[in-house]
Order: sequence, then structure tokens, then C-alpha cells
Amino acid sequence: MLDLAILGLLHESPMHGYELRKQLSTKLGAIRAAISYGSLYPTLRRLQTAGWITEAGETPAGDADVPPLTSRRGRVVYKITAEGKERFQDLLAQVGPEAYEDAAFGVHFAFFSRTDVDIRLRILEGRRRKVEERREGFREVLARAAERLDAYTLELQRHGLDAADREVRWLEELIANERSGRTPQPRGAEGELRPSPRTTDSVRPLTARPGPDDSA
Amino acid sequence: MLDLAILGLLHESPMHGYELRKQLSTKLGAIRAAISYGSLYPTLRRLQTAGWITEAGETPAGDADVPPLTSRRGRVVYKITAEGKERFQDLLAQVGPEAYEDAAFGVHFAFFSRTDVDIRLRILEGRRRKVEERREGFREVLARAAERLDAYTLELQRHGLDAADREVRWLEELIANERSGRTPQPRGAEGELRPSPRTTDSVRPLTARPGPDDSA
DNA sequence: TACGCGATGTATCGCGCCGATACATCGCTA
DNA sequence: TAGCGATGTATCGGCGCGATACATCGCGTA
Repeated sequence: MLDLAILGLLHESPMHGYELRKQLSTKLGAIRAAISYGSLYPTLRRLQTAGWITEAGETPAGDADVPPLTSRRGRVVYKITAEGKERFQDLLAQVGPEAYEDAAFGVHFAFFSRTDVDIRLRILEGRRRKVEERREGFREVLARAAERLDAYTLELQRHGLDAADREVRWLEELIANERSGRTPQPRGAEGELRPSPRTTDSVRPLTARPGPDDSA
Repeated sequence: MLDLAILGLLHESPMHGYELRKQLSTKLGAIRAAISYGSLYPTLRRLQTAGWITEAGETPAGDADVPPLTSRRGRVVYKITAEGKERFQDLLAQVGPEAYEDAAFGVHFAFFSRTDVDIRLRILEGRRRKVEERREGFREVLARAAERLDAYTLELQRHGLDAADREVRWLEELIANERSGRTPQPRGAEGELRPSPRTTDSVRPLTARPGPDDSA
């Protein structure tokens, strides 16, 4: 699950571990807490051993300046390989039941702009089904076993029911959007992204490069 | 974290592992998925070694509505000890930062009927603060970095913001209830679950959520 | 009668991931 | 010139999950 997230981020641009963690935190902040280094570094090593990523030397040969980060210290910059990109696409398209789990669903969702629309729909529908089941579970408990639970446990069930209900509605909205061919909030052009990595930069794809960055 | 949950359930009545898991699933269903046996049994052994629980021989206590599960097989019924009850109270009152985490907060909340009101307030407020920070994180990302994130990531942030916002309001309601003294009567360890006559039941315990039934 | 089958029930194994911890350097400011 | 917080890499112990393996019981049915 981290594999997918890391490959996805490195697919956008090479990065070192610390930066990876920060980006991961904001990108997946709605889904999971900040990823621990105790997970990150072993995972990076695993990905490297498998050949999905490689270490890229600091200060690349190109004109890539990396202005505010110049410190030729022991920073290890990782870079996705061709096999890594393949692996990423494989993982993206793997729609097993585990892709409907809270965390895994969020990771998949976060990379939806790189996913085909039919896969997106499959995942959204699977997730909806799962949350619906969850919701029915709460309904049943509240209807059937209410009198043998204390007030706080009941309140917890109510809150869970409410959250599940809202998520189902959210998912239904997203599904309807997908079916009608719209992406959630298309601010820019309606450019469709194909999973081919070659020509993506022409259509203002994902992280639009903001240029040399003004200060915060 | 499982320790607290298991001790809490065994505090209510002795149980064997399978039953424990089922009860845990409904009681904490809003918080975490069903607990795995790969966690449950080792934890039970650990609790037993520590002396918090003991094995009790299979003997139906004769409580009226125990479902027909009588099979004189190798079922191991666990029972909380006096030290276990102490330990349970200790864990309940331990309000560290980890008690504000999603899962841990839910477990604490699920046993609020056994917790003192000041502890309850401390936990609710700590949790609120944490979720507020989370919420502000989303706000900042949406305000500051919106243009460099793709539509799906943005949608994830919005959903997260919405969920956090709702939870904050939920917590505020709960806190207000606690402060006004409208706390539900904690029911005993076993047996009676009558609505206590002396508290103001007319207001419906926590967040008044009128169900399909009438009010008595 | 025998068969299968799903629910009940206990238990282990590998491993992903977390939290704590330990270092080291950089840039700022008191 | 010393302290301090951010940046940065890395390991360790342990919790909890998912998969898996058994064994028994009740039940429908071939």
C-alpha cells in the first residue's frame, strides 16, 4: 500500500525520503496519519531491491536547479525506473477487495488522475458497497440491540452511521460525475489523462509545476 | 489499546475469545474493523500472564438469555481478576496524547460510562483539539496549495475537511452535554439495564437524534 | 445413512507499519 | 558561540492484520 503511494509520488518527480514523507502527508492527509520513517525507509529499500526505484545522485546532470535544497550532504534522492512505472500501473489497476479498505481506497483515490475511468468506477462502486454494508451494520445495531448498550456506545454507533451515510452520498456523487464524464472539479481544461507517461505534460496534468516558487 | 477494550468487555461479563471478538466488533464497529484473531489470542495470553485475567471453567452461569451455545468443547472462558479491574481503571484514566488518536479515542469513548466526568471532558477536549488541528491542515492545503494539486486530491482534501468539521461539531455537542451534567447513568457490570429514574431522561442522552420511535 | 457445509471455536506465522530513538548537519538568532 | 528548530537518514521493538490450519457441531439433503 505504501508501495503504490511512493511509486506514485516518485512518478511525478524524484525525491528524497524526508520530502517524500511530507508530500505523502499532505496528499494522503485525509486518509492516514503521517507515514512513519520506520515504514518509509524499509519500504524504499524494498522497492529498490525489487528494481522499481533507484538512487539518483544529488545534483543531477541536467539544469534541474533544486534551488532551496542545495546541500550536498548524504541526501539520497530516489527515482522511479521503467519497471517501477509498470509496477505502478499494475498496482493502480489491481482492484481487489483490499482496495475498498479505508486506507487503500484513499491511496487509490489520490492517484485517480492516473487511472482509467472504468477502474475508477469499479473502485468507487466497490467502496460504496463496502460502506453501505458498514452503514447497515450500524442501523441493525441501533434498531436491534439499542436497549442493551449504554448511551455512549449508542452515540458512537449514531456517529458512525452518520459518517457512513455521508460517505455513501459522497461516493454516489463521485460515481455520477464519472458516469457523466466529468472529473470532480475541473478547474482547468477538460483534458483527459491517458496512462501513457510520455505526452502527459502537455495538458496541465497533475501537479502543475509552479515555477521557481515565491516564498510562503 | 486492545488491552483496554478486552478488559472492559470482560469487566461486563466473562467470555471466550470468539464471543469477545463479536462483541468487540459491534461495540467498536464505528472505530476500527473487526479485531483479528492474530491479535486477540496473543493479547489474551499476555493479559493472562500479567494476571489481569484468568481462565474460568466452562460453566454456564445460568443467565437467562444466553443464546444456545452450550457445547462442552474446548472453549476457554476468560474472566477479569481484581488486578485486572484495577488495571482497567488505570488505563481508563490514562489521558496521554495517544488517547486522542482515532482508534484509542474510540475505545476510551466506548467505555465512557465507566469513566469519571472530568476524565471524559479531558479526553473530549483533547480529541477536539486534535481534530481541529487536522481540520486547519486541510484548510491550509486547500487555500495555499490548491493550484498544484489535481482534482481528485483536492476532492479528498475537501472530504477530509468536511469530516473533520463535523467531528468537531459533534465533539462540541458532547462537551456541552457533559458540562451541563446531562450525562447518562452508567449501568452496572451485569444485569439490569433499566433507565435510571432520577436523571433527566426527557432530553434524550447525548445528541438528540429523534429516531423513528416516539418518546416515552 | 452418510455427506457436505457453514457457523463456531482455538491457535500460529509472517510481515507491514508505527512510535521511539539516535545521530548528524544547516541556518537562524540571541 | 551557543542554542535551537528544521532538515535528513536510519534502526529497533512490538502491535495488530490477514492468511491459514485444525476441530467440532447442527442442519439440510442426496
